[in-house]
Amino acid sequence: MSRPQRGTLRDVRKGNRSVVLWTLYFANELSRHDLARTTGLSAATVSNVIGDLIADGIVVETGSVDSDGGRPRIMLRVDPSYGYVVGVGVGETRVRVELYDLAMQERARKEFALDPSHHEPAVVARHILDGLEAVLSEAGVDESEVLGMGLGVPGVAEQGPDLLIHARAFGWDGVPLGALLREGTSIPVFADNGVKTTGQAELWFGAGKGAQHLVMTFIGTGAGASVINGGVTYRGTANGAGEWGHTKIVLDGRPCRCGSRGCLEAYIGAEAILAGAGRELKDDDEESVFAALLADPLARPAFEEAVRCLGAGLADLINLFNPERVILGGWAGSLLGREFLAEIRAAAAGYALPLPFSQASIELGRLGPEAVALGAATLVVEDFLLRSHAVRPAGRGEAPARAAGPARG
Amino acid sequence: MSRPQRGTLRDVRKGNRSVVLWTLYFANELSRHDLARTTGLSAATVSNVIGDLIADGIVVETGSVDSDGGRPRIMLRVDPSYGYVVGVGVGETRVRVELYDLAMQERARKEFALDPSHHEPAVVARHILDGLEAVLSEAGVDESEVLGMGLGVPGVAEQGPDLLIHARAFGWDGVPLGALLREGTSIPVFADNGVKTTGQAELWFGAGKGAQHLVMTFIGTGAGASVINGGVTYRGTANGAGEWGHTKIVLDGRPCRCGSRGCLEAYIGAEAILAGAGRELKDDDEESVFAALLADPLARPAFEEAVRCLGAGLADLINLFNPERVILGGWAGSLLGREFLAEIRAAAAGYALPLPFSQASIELGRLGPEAVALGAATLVVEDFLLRSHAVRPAGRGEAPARAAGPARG
DNA sequence: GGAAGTAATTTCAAATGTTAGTACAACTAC
DNA sequence: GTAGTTGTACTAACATTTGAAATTACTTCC
Repeated sequence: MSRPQRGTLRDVRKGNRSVVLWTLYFANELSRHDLARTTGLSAATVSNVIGDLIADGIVVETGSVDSDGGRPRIMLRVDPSYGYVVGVGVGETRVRVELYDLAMQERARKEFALDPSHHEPAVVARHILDGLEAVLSEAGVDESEVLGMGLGVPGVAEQGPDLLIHARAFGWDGVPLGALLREGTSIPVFADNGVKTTGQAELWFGAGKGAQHLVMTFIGTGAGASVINGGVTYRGTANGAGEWGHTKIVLDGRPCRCGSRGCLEAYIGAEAILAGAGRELKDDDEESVFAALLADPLARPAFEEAVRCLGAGLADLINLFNPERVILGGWAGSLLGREFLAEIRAAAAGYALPLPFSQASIELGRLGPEAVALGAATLVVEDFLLRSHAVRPAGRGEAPARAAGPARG
Repeated sequence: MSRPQRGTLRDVRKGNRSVVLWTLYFANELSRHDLARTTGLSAATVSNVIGDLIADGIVVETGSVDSDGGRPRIMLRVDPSYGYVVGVGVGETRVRVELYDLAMQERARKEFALDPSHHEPAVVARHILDGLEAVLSEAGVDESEVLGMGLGVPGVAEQGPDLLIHARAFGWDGVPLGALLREGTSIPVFADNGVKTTGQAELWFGAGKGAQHLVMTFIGTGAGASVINGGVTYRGTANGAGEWGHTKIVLDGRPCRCGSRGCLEAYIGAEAILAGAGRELKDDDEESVFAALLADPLARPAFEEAVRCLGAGLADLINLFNPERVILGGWAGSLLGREFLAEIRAAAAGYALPLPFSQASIELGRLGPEAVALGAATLVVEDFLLRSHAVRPAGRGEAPARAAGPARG
């Protein structure tokens, strides 16, 4: 019941700064005049704010262009090299560290294989820190130029100073990853579930562009979802929302690795599908076997069964969340979608209520698996756009470790 | 991707006015000093805002009380008789119209039975308008004193000037109820799904008090849910979110009245449970039969089965939404909950993931079925608190018909 | 080539609102 | 009564937006 917001006065300025910066960032290039129109602010205010932003080095004028019988507009854009952001994708089999400029252009990348039997927090933290160092030196970027580091982890990232990570797959139960990393770097650390970071990546740059309400599904070995509501990731009380894979789809049906039975994941997860087609296998080549199997007529029934279940699972999401768009993602989800999109849509149509189904479209994700890291990096950018520190801590500055979370305002 | 808000300047005042009013409303009684502390605003600002509010007649000083060795505080409260709100609960078998003062004290009530075979929009609109007139005259309140009328309907209320209602149970598909009512009254009309209004009632005055993230479930003949996220009702793209009853719980299981199969509603809906206990019956005495059956040992298996399914359904909600509280409501839900709360909790525990389950509590709703109308009335109050029209349209004023919706800002 | 036209920015003087800090008021305790 | 304490009102200082007017930098027409 805490709806109405802040009440200060000079936050208005900060707010307007954010509006302008946000608008400019996503529009890529705009003139002051355009900004005034788009944001609804007066030209004077835009001029002021832009003046500040230019003085702070965040925005640059990119040649004055264009005209229509009058003074040419001076185009503005966020300076891509104002700062850099690091995105980390922590997967079950690898850790990927990427460095981006503010325009989300990749500047460097470093990958580490993760021994499935060595998921200890210290190992992962070591990889991340090594990766950080590697990408920085590869790109010739100093740590002080980095606005922050975002982590996409295979579990729940709980807000707080220590950034607790709960990841069943790793046997992590409240690992203070933020605190661990702070011992090796002073860069601010953000973290979120990998599905949620992927969702945000699709929202910003992929199949979710322009949508306000969408559900990003993620099917690999497991299945998860990220819900975006009004442009904001839905998190729930402890950022644990979106556990779609353990939705019960067959009451007391197949046992699931979560310990329960009848979970969606036990029917549409990659392993389940492969098992249905008679293939038991080890982690490594799952993906290639899966892809090959798609062409195998003998495996059809297994896929058809999966498509049916997926349709039911999507229907649940559509009924519950009433999204305008549902996106299929994750490596298995992408493969399934590429092959069976029409069938999936039909299956969902059969299970969902007509009204919400008619309001939702089901589409393929456009970003690959590397979107985990990309999306993680956007956590940093988002923070930057929203509360752009007038001047970033030039020298030292405490390194706040916070989870991406609903703690806005 | 439209996160940062507006940027005007005197909205600050409006915002602060809202903060103060909102805080005061829910605290019931506070002094200016208390308000300053609670809202974080300076004492001067609070004084100013309160000055306005008193001048507008919205807030009154209720005798100066108390002291602790100093000047006694002057207690303030929202004047309950500043204005009145009407709440309407449109159910499958009746229309209930209630008049409340701003303190949500009921001032008058009028009920109409609804012939199940006559759900025509005109009939319902007629009942509502008649009820409005009746409660106003009973309470001696003039129409100009009414801030608005809120409708809780058994379907989806789509935003827009005409306030389209989609209600399968009534055979309504885009009925412009707002437009219909506007022909008979100039009072602003709000509307929302009855489950959502009940959820808001529980949030404000019932079992959800103080929670930020909760899911209100509603089990009667059907089953629905209202999700509240950060104190705000989750709506989705067309206010259609929360169709929990048609979540698939048994793939291709029992046929459901929605046309699909295996829906939760076909397992935990009142009719399904009664059928499971061998009772087919007509609408009227459903509730009393159900209640009586609870004591019947022969019916135990049917209830146990329902509890199991309910546990799975609740688990889905807990996994997907990560709420801090789940509330059982609706007449059947309340009865089930009263009798089997421990069993329901245990069932949910068995199906849900441990982490989100540990963060959620499952509780009984505290408000009865009349909460539909109460919650509908809160839609009006919410609007009033958020954008309290400095002066309410004394004489005429166009009557905006808008759905309660996310159109904030 | 110069004058007029046009559109984008900037400047400037209100208007508005918040906030400290201070003064005032109203009560208790001794 | 006087001192102490707490709540409320007032005033001056400051920040920020805004609309209008001024300025700038072009194009186009004659």
